[in-house]
Amino acid sequence: MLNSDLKINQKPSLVDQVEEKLLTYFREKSLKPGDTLPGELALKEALGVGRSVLREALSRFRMVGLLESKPGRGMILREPALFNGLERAMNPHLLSEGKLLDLLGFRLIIELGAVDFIFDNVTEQDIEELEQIVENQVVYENNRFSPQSDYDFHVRLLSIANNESVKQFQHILYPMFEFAKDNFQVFFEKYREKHSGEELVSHNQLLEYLKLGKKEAYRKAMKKHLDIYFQLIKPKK
Amino acid sequence: MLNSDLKINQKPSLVDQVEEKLLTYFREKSLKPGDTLPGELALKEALGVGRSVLREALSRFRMVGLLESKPGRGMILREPALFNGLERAMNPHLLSEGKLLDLLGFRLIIELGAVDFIFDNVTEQDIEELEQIVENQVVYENNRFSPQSDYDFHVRLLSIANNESVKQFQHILYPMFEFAKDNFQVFFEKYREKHSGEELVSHNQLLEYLKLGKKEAYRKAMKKHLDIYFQLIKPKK
DNA sequence: TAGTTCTGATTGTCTGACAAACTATATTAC
DNA sequence: GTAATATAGTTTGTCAGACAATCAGAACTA
Repeated sequence: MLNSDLKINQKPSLVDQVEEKLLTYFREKSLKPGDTLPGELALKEALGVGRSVLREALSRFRMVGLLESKPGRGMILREPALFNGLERAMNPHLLSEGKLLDLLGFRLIIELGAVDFIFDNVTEQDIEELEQIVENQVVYENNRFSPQSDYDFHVRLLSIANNESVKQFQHILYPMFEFAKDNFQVFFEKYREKHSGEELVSHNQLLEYLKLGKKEAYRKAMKKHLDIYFQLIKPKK
Repeated sequence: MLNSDLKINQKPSLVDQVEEKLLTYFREKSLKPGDTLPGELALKEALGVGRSVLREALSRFRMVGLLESKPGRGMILREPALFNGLERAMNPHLLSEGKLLDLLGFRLIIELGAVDFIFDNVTEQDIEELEQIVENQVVYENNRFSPQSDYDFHVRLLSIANNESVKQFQHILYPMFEFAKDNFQVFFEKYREKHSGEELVSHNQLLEYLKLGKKEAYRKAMKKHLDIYFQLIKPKK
């Protein structure tokens, strides 16, 4: 009765144990992508468990792309798709407000932290494509963009940083922002009302600073461009 | 024969399909943590698959903490542990050099992007604890720290940003840096040889800037402190 | 030698069975 | 009538067996 409320002292299931054992097996053997694994029968025998338990553990590896298997051929290890697991868990309804705000903050950190990389790597073509995006974007009022335009611009920006993992992460994070716009609608409206007089920082302006190589001005502008989110996550502390 | 090399055109397994269907089911019903799921028998019936297939899909959810189940009670949804899947996939031997360098870059982005948050939130106690860490740290030579000391300092630093998810992410990333030190040993030695005359930026110095509230100086110092990693990932472009 | 067939191995899926743990109801004792 | 107990049913955890689909390699044949 007490144990059912406290998550502590919850002994790991057989599947958990098998998963753990297999992972340490991979590590200790320093297996590399392309290496083959023993068959299920051999593994189940070596681990002393039923095939179903083994397969439930292996299924987890398949989800993260760590394992690939074909009938008649066997199983081979693959380079895992790092964020597959994250993507499954990214359900705004299942996340607490704290975690949700954390994730919003995570994106802000990325957007600011990538500045140096972006300015180091930016090319003519990046500028040209960004200009085209800015030109074609759908603007509502007072420099607010349609979700798609906003997404396109920021994804293209971040792609300059030349870091596929960060880009993927940002992509997975994006739905949280759409959810936040609904979920914290009251806050958003209040914020906009309060700052109705001020000029917001537009994508055009960010792009201008990037073109001119004004890094610090860009950083400040980006902070202002995303200020509404900075203010949103601030009170939680 | 051709199909075996190309990953394209690989039809998803039944388990994959069931996983997908369940996820959309969770979303469409807007299920929240604590909500109970139908039993396995009912689900397997509704989905038209065997219990083993269903359980292999459910096992994936258990890995990311999205699902919790106890014999005799049933299954309930939980707030997922976002980075569980990432942690399993974080095996340096299984990652390509490109992905590995991406991850190193990811940390650099975080470390720089968190600067604003750190300076906004830093308290007296943060400073005190950081001073204690710096005082007790194990230094090798020329301001190089033991892995543990280095880890302690940077984790404590990032904790000021008050973002649990980012902190967790950094923690999961850390083993990649230890691996990189071994894997790119030649590069590291060359770098240190080349810069043997220069003074490296120490933790003490970073802390000093933080104490004085000199944000821009801190940002530059942090870039220099981590310069060896910036240089390591640079050539890949 | 080249092509074909056969055999065995391997994964994917289904079904059935039983144990363990829990819920709810029914029963009994007072 | 109430409280304690016993019982039955439900649900998850695990195992075992079976069969289909697929593939690799050996054996065989022309």
